[in-house]
Amino acid sequence: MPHAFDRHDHGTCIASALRAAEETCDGRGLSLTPLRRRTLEILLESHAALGAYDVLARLEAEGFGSKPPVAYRALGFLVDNGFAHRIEGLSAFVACARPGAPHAPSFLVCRSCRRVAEEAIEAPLAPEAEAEGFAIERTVVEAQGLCPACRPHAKGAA
Amino acid sequence: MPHAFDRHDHGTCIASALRAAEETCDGRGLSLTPLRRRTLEILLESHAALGAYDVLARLEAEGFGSKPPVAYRALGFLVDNGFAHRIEGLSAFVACARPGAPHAPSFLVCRSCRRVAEEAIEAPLAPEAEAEGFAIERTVVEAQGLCPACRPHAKGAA
DNA sequence: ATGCCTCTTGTTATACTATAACGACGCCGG
DNA sequence: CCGGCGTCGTTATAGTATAACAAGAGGCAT
Ligand SMILES: [Zn+2]
Ligand SMILES: [Zn+2]
Ligand SMILES: [Zn+2]
Ligand SMILES: [Zn+2]
Repeated sequence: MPHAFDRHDHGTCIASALRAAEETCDGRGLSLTPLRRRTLEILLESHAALGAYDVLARLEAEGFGSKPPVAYRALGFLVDNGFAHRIEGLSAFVACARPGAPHAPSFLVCRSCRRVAEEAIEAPLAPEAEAEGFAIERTVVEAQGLCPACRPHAKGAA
Repeated sequence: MPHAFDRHDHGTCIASALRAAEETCDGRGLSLTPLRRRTLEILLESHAALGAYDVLARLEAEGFGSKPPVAYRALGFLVDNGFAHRIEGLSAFVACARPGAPHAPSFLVCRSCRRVAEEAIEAPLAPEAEAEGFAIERTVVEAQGLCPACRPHAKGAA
């Protein structure tokens, strides 16, 4: 499933993610407005993370508003509802690879091409939190490095 | 060891962290200048994460430079050499709880008081990365939530 | 139909985070 | 002496994010 770095039928990725978003919105009484839907489509175009201002530029070019809150609100909606994730290490956003199912996402993030593979792993700090009396609300797990495509020709880790 | 949320002798934390930094710098030919040392001391005052501009304000009040690069460079030095860590989820910095020993840190981060407990765990995405041919260079693991002290009286998770 | 409420999108303005680029100074080896 | 290097300081700018307010659309009770 985490095939962001593999050759795959990406049209299927896009179609199933959009369908999952539609169904989830239906089920929860949320509205997937043109702005929100288009924002998701833009993220879905590739498995690369996009900055909010990259998304904003695309939206503006298509006739939507041109000011930061337009993009941040649409992205916030997608993130809040699990259709997209924020990659903390890049201050950027990526479409969810498993929309619909609730999940604690983790990511392999290529520092060269910014593509992101979403993985499903166990919450890794649960036992420690338990022992300390710490109530975990959200866990960020991001491995940064080089993807198979970038590995050969990217410059050193520094 | 991860006692940021427990009552403990914090003077010992500070003293041993400073000593470890001195020894590491000695051993590697690095210079722990007054600016860098003071920056580390400021971070060590509590186990809470501080923003770069919080640190900068403290430094300025003590006669150091007042412009962002002053703080960012000192913090960069501390992070590069393992004396402090950056908390991605807060865009903030915290003193390392295990200076001297190389380690892949992970954190319990309280969203209310910003205190941080540093834990030692295994790199959680290694098998997935192996399977994909992805070369991990750095892994961010941060659990955000409420610490034992803040749990009773903090507002809801939203 | 009118008024009211909520949600969405748009705006202006501002705050917060971070780095590039250049200058001055001290130190040390040649 | 002097040249290179490392550190600290500056100015200026880039990049990320949110607060606060205005306007329109649609639902729904009166
Ligand atoms: Zn795909
Ligand atoms: Zn790549
Ligand atoms: Zn302590
Ligand atoms: Zn707390």
